[in-house]
Amino acid sequence: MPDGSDISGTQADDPVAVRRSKMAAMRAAGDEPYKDRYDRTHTAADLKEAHAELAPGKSAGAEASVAGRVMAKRDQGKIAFLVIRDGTGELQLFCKSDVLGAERFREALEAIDVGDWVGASGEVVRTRRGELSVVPVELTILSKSLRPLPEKFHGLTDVETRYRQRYVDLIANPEVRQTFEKRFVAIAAIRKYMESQGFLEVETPMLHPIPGGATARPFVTHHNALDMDLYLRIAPELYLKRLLVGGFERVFEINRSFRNEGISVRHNPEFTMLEAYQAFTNLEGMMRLAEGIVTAAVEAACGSLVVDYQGTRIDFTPPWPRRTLIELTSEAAGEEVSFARSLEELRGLCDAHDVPWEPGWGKGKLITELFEKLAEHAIVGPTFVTEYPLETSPLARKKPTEPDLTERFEVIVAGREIANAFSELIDPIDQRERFEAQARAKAGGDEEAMGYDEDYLRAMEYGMPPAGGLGVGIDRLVMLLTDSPSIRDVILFPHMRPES
RNA sequence: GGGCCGUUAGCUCAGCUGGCAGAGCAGGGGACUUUUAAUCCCAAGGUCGCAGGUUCGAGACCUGCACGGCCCA
Repeated sequence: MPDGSDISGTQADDPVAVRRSKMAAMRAAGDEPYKDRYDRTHTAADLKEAHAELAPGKSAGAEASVAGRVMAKRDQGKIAFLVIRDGTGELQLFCKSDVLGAERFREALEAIDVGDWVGASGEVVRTRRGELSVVPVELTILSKSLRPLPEKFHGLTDVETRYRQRYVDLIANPEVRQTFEKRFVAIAAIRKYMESQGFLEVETPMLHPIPGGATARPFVTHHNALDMDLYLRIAPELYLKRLLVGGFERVFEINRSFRNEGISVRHNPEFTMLEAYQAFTNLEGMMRLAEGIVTAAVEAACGSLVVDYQGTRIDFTPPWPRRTLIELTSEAAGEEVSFARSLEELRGLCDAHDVPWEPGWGKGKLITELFEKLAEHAIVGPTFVTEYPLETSPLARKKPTEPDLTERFEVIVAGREIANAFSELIDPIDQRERFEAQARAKAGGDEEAMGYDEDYLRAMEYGMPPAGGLGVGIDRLVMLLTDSPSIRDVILFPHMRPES
């Protein structure tokens, strides 16, 4: 074992070199630094629960084997305290020279660094200061760490390192783990809710020959054997609706979609979405479903329907208010914003409110842009914003009384869209016209326009039942449940440019 | 894509109007049988993001680039 004399001056300055030499010394002494297994009898949480009543200064009269990562090392010469952390929490090892043997004690304490995985077994005691501890008769390095952990008090705060090296972030910042545990709890609750409502979970293609189901730029890839370009899906929508044609009445999918657009606190190139389709219902049914899904997730993850997000109190208790897009936009603009206004008037309103517009845009697109700029960010919600313009909703059913509008809603919370739903367009003739409009937009240079999906039209021509469809942005929902300001905080490995 | 801000020891951060590169923690040596960010003594640790420029002299000022953050598109 290293006694210091074999660590040269330059190595002593370099924590990695010191750890490497300790690792090499272990191996040279016949002690494998990367063990095959360790049989533990208790987790940290097990022991704390089992001995909750043990008084300070007393022994439990029981033995335990535990394992974890060394988080702190307080060496006092003939005794030493190691704090280890396992998946359930932290536990102290109270190492004593006379219990471990003087030689073994010194050897182990010099070999062990903060960050190493260790296993220990011995008597369970509570120290005079009240800390439940294992007093090791045996103490083994299970896996030698070669890199020092971030500083114990301030931890790791550099956001770039936290995202790039999430494994270190998870060690240094325990609340990060809680965020992802809540994410899991929320998604599990949603799956359970969907099952309770009679929905079948399915998996549809990620690789699409024709990008569709949303308006967004896709990622392109290539299948070598078929020598054809494929697109990472921007939405599963068109496949799930083919399943409606096939006779599945309630289907959903929770999985990744990919959009080749900018990165921001609300956008990651790959993100997780729930999409659900239900036959024989309309927008009304989708409102009840949206409320059910979101409240199931909020309740499971937060234990309450009232949550605090970035200092704002949000009450998810249903029913949620319903407002039309035109009402909300008109209120925010201080004058009527609707299809009753001329194209010129709407363009003038955009100019007046610093909303850039393009000559190809119709009234519907202008109104939608005005809504997003003027009204959306101010909605605390949850609020159903209804009656989106047809022009920006190529897959939604027209509102029977007002053909410029659609039977669509978005759920807005904290100024952001977290869900989007329509009464589905099931008329194949109407759908063909919409695809033709998208094809013209694409030919005109709109890279976000949908592809013309002839097979989807063929499916519709076989007959799609009346249906409602709903999409929920899982990442954005989890942001609300975990009070996370950025989508990167709820994605374990957010997209980053390569390091230097 | 545009604007603003940041990048200094393994980590967290100082570094003033340009004048010898600093601290705490971690790491190294030593002391210590009930610690909790243990404590005490000693010694060590730097491509100041990268590349140019201005200057007698640049971590600091100027230009470009890289990466990141926030805001806007």
